[in-house]
Amino acid sequence: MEEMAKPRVHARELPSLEKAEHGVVMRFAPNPSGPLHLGHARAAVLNDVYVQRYGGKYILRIEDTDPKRVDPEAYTMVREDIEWLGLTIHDVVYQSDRFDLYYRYGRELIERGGAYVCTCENEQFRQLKLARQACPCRGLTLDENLALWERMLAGEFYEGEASVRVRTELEHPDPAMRDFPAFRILHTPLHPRIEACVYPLMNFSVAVDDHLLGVTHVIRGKDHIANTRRQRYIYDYFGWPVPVYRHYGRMGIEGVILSTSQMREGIQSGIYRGWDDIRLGTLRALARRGIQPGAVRAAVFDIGIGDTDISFSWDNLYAHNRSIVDPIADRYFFVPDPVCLKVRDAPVHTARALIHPNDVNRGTRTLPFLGEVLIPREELGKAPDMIRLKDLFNVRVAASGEEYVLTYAGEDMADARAAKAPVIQWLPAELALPAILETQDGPVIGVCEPAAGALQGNVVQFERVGFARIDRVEPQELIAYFCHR
RNA sequence: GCUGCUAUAGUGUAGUCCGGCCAAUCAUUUCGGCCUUUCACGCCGAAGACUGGGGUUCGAAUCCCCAUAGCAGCACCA
Repeated sequence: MEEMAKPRVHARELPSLEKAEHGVVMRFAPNPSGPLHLGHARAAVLNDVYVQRYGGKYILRIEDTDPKRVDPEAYTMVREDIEWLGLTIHDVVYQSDRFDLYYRYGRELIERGGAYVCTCENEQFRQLKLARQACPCRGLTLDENLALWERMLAGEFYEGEASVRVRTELEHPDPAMRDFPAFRILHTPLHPRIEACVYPLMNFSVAVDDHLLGVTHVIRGKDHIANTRRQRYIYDYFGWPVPVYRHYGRMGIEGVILSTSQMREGIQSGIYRGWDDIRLGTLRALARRGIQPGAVRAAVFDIGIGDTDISFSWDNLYAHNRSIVDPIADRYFFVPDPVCLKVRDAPVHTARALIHPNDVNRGTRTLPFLGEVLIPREELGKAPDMIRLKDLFNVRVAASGEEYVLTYAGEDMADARAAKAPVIQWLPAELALPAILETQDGPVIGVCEPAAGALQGNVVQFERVGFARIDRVEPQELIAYFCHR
């Protein structure tokens, strides 16, 4: 059977990777300085998608080689976030478990003449580097270098007194390439997992690990382009084949900061309540609002691995989430800023509303009308003549001074249509659960159906308000987090 | 300043390598209409872009040059 070319119905697909036909080994390598956010999700998901597509292995590598940027709690937060995202991780590696390895290869790099121990003052070296001049240490003999290296490991240097530099080209047009550092001395702070005073810098540990772990393809942000070039020197000294690299563009998100350190400051200064504050772009904040992992995956998949800088729009994420959540979210009434009114001349009646309008099999919820209703104050401000209380009956609205008076106006939906009456959510005054809907712009006080309280942790749709996740029910009050319309 | 990367509608994206089938794709968004006892979902329709200027060519979103703008790196961070 002939495979006809499908006319312009191209399924969205990421660009193919070179040399991937026989499978790939890829890695997601976060620094455990805080929980994962949308920026991490992009790297994590794109790598995941490729591993799924080509088959192979997906490694989680915890890059904790800088004790200054390790938050002990982040180890577990990162694992939780990865689980939430649903990554298919095959292997987990902690760089702090591999320092002996780095030392071994560090020594070998020196022996191969690819690196030397530098005891210059920082600023002095910088000046020399900018002037394309060799520092005095660059000419030391191998024996001298190895002796210094041993002294480094023995803890004979204070912080900043010695480092190991990779020998590159002093004439390199990019000063960032010239004899970049591979190891440094650090005595404080203490590393939460290991005891060490010689720490590898990322370009060294990453190159060694990528090779040793058999990583074939690396997809990461373009802020690593310079690092890729630097790492190539290390590969070349050891004679290792280099992986295939792709660098995608910088991603900003409207309205939020994606910097772990800035978020931490905000938390410490009390601006945010915690890592899952719904104004943050962390995955746990999104989860708390009811964003589904599938929506995050779809949104970052759409963005792809393009190298242009982009501004991530919430709309696109919300659209994906809505399509996931709309078919499953139970419908309930939430009345913001409620006003309580008696309905004159109304018969006793019980409303039966569908739990989901597109699926009668999900059943109904019952709301008894006992004389008084709570309706959104906002609806009265619009001053329509008639309002349809959804699934109940029509009421005529009259203003008498500051007060509004509702009068029963029949059950016929046709009347409501004829009068162009808005169909609004309402609650019986006697059966309303006080509720707070937390939004990114602050809390909205209202009331909701008591039945919603049984759905803790689930996403519901508050009719005419939007989707929200039921966070918890406190003694006399339900707390929900607004997700999107 | 130096070294690089990028530039398609409000947002994201396809097309760019191998110039014509592109009066430019898809999604989102916005606005109409239909459906509907939600301002959700669904359906129909519309709006909206090749950064600017030169050049090459019969022909350029696609190739070249310049300009402009944005971004990254120039850390003993990752």
